Amino acid sequence: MAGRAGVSQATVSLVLRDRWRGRVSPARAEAVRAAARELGYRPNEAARALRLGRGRTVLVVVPALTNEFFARMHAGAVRVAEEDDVGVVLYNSPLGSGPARDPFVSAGAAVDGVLASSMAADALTTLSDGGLPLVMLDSAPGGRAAATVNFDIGAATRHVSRHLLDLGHRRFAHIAADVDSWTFRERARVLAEELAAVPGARLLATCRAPIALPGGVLAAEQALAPRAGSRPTALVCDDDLLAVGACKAARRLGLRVPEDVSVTGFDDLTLAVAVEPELTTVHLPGEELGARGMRALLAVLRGERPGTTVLPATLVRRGSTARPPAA
Amino acid sequence: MAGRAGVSQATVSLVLRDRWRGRVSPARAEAVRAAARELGYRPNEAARALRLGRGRTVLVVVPALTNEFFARMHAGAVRVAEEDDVGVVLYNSPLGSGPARDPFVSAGAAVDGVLASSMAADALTTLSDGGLPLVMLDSAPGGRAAATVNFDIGAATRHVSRHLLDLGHRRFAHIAADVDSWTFRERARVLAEELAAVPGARLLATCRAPIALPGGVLAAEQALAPRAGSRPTALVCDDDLLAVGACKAARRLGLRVPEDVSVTGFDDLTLAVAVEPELTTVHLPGEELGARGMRALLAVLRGERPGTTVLPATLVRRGSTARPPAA
DNA sequence: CTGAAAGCGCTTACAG
DNA sequence: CTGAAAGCGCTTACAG
Repeated sequence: MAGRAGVSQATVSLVLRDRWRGRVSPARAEAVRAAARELGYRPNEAARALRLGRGRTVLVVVPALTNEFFARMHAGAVRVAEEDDVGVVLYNSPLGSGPARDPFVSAGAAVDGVLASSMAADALTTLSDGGLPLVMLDSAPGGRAAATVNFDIGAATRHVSRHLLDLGHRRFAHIAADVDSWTFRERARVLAEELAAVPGARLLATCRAPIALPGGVLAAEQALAPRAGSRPTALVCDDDLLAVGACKAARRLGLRVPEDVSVTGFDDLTLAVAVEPELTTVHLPGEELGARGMRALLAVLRGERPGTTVLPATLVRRGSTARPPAA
Repeated sequence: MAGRAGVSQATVSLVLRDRWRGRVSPARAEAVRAAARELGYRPNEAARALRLGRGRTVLVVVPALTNEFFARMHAGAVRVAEEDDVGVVLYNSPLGSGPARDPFVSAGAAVDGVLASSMAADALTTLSDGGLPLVMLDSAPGGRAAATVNFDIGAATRHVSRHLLDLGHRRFAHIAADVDSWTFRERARVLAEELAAVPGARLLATCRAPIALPGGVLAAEQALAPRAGSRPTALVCDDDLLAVGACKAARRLGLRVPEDVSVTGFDDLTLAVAVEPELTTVHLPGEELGARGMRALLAVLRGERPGTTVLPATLVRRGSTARPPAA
């Protein structure tokens, strides 16, 4: 490339990285750019990374990209990374367990930092060993993370609980995600807290299920099974997939949603408005979470200390909740 | 690292890359491994890529990862890549248009090959300029691609058409994806062909919409709008999202699915079994598509010529199709 | 304003 | 069996 334009390597580098002003004559700069264009010259990223000692690349770790929520979060993170010309490599850590392989090996790239979302507690530990700048999303604040970006899960769970309590519900069941992570522990904690504050309100059952349709069906069937005189009238689900499963279960048991049983979800996936009745759920802006998280990681990489950010999570009232049956 | 273990750089490289047999004494090899473990030594991937002239990294290009189908395909591709210790960088090319930015820049990594799925025709052109080994998924065979992996879209569309024709449907509408790509052109072509072969069968309308719920609703409302005496009794949709939207539209118009109107989808997303009635749709094994595609790309990278693979796509009959109303 | 040179951390012939 | 050396393609002081 340098030979072709009749200038030195240094000049090429200066011009192409736009650091030439005052160091290379405008005429030469233009000549270099023209030659680069003509040759379709593409600087070798590996050499650049080697020389610079960093890759302008970050690792994004998500439990499962086939979950729409994480796909959104990833999209937000990538959008922000691109603005800064930072590459993103993805590592899929299976939900609820530590990374099966060393993510830094499988990434196959020099990684400057890590953005990890909704990790289970033990997965987090494995990740911390990397020694790289780490930003955690939707996770317990503190720990080794240089910064954390969370939703206000507490407030969201309070809104869900109060919405159902205000409608008159007193008998609840929690269809819980079978994942040991901060976000789900928080939901269980606040739900229990809110119900405890209202005389007569009771949590009749907590049924755990993996986050998927069949899991939700099974767990809800269990929760709605006839028991000593009282069946829950409200099913609080940790995820829209579980909620949709719960609706299916209710229908199979001959119960109508929302006339006989109210169901709430979490996430506000496309799914939530695909089913009928549409799901009352908590809107979690995943794209925004990813974008904020990436912004925080980029800040950490620049040496700043962005700390903890909390994003609002809003209750969206739709058709799957109503007053409990008169009985 | 070399200094620490008291051996040369070369020895370290040989041992860690497992090329030491017959060249380094077993005792030394073990010493090197021990030192590496103790120091938490991680070979610099950038240097390795520079020296080797390749990154052991491939670029996967998908229109949108927030679409479950592409997320599955990506998962399959990554699974296979990991087996070979090949890294995957992702490029999100907006549906229906060429990449907004140079994917090779935004990847920020040395890329050895490209795996691209369901690209619109013009996006493909941009991609071809890369000059890298290219494997296309779910796309027109031929072109610059070294290999292609496709679903048998023709057979699948024939199955859908015959299923509806066999049920007695004669008045059809096509809710088509508003994307100019091989897979969708193929569906339109075969549907027209099948209907032409049956006397009395007619395609009353083709309504286009972006692949999303609201688009499906709008397009189906249009398709079902009262027109000169005849309304379609079967809606063939290019995607499950469109099909779910079509079901919603039908219900809003006071029509029952499947009693008054039958609806079919494509993809077999989670969505398909979330709604009620569950969707009759074409199961497209996306994970398998991604896995086969990556296998083909890896073969191309080894200098083989894998050619074209066609994966079966099967019709799944569920609740959204039935005999047309007696009228 | 411009070029020659050093060096980032690896891998791979090559010489001992 | 082992080590010294070259070189991958960049960027950045440094000397002219």
